[in-house]
Amino acid sequence: MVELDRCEINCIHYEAVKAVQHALFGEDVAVSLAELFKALGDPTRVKILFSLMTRELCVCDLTAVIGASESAVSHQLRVLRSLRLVKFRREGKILYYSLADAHIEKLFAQGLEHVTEDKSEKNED
Amino acid sequence: MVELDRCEINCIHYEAVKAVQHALFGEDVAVSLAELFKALGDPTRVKILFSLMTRELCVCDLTAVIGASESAVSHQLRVLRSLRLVKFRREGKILYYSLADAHIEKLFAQGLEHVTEDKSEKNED
DNA sequence: TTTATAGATGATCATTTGTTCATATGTGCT
DNA sequence: AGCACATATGAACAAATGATCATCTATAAA
Repeated sequence: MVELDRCEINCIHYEAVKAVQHALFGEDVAVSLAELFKALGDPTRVKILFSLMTRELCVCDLTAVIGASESAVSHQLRVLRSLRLVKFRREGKILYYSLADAHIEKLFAQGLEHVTEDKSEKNED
Repeated sequence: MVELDRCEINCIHYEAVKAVQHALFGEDVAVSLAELFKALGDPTRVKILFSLMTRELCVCDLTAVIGASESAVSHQLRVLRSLRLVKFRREGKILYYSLADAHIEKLFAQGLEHVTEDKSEKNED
């Protein structure tokens, strides 16, 4: 909750602000959500996750599929791992990565809907 | 499509790679998706969007609700606008912002599910 | 126990990002 | 026209990010 009185600006609709503040989740939740989405906010990681939607893959496979260096993939896998977006199992020297849960697929589906639905260009101005 | 032969590494499961590459969407889609998620990947923007889920708000209101500077909010609104995540209407001097479509709410719902479902700490190591 | 391979990790560096400060628009009022 | 207010925008800068390179660890085979 932010102190209302600290705002110097005059145009505020106090009731609205108070109502929304009441509904607003805490700072920690906002940060967690942002972290999750940020993890999905990179082309390399998007490709990794989408690849894993088809089937589990080892790091080498991922490297070949998305056309990035092994190190880059490995670094990005760490990010995804730390947010529990992917998991892995070991088989000899090879690590097989897969999606950690079903949420990612749903998030992607929603995201794709938004992206593909927009026919017009971005209104950058 | 990435050239398979260019990969020097030996551990590849060729059939898997080929299958996944076939299913994988294009570079442009991956980038668009990543852009969308990146836009959601910041606490300030998360708060703005969540606030707007309750009702339309002017910039001043948003400033008060999320406790950021007017300039910061304005800058972030531009990002959200450029990705068509929010829209606005003018009423005199005041601009009322609102969510551009229903996708965002669904994305947030999914994201919150993932975030709140995880009881354990992040396995950072 | 040496060697090779799959993968992880740390340092480095250029790029991107988000905030702040100062200034510019646009609208209504007088 | 002149002023005030709501908001936008550009410059500047510190902080975060992502790729690369070099190095390290773990496992398997010889």
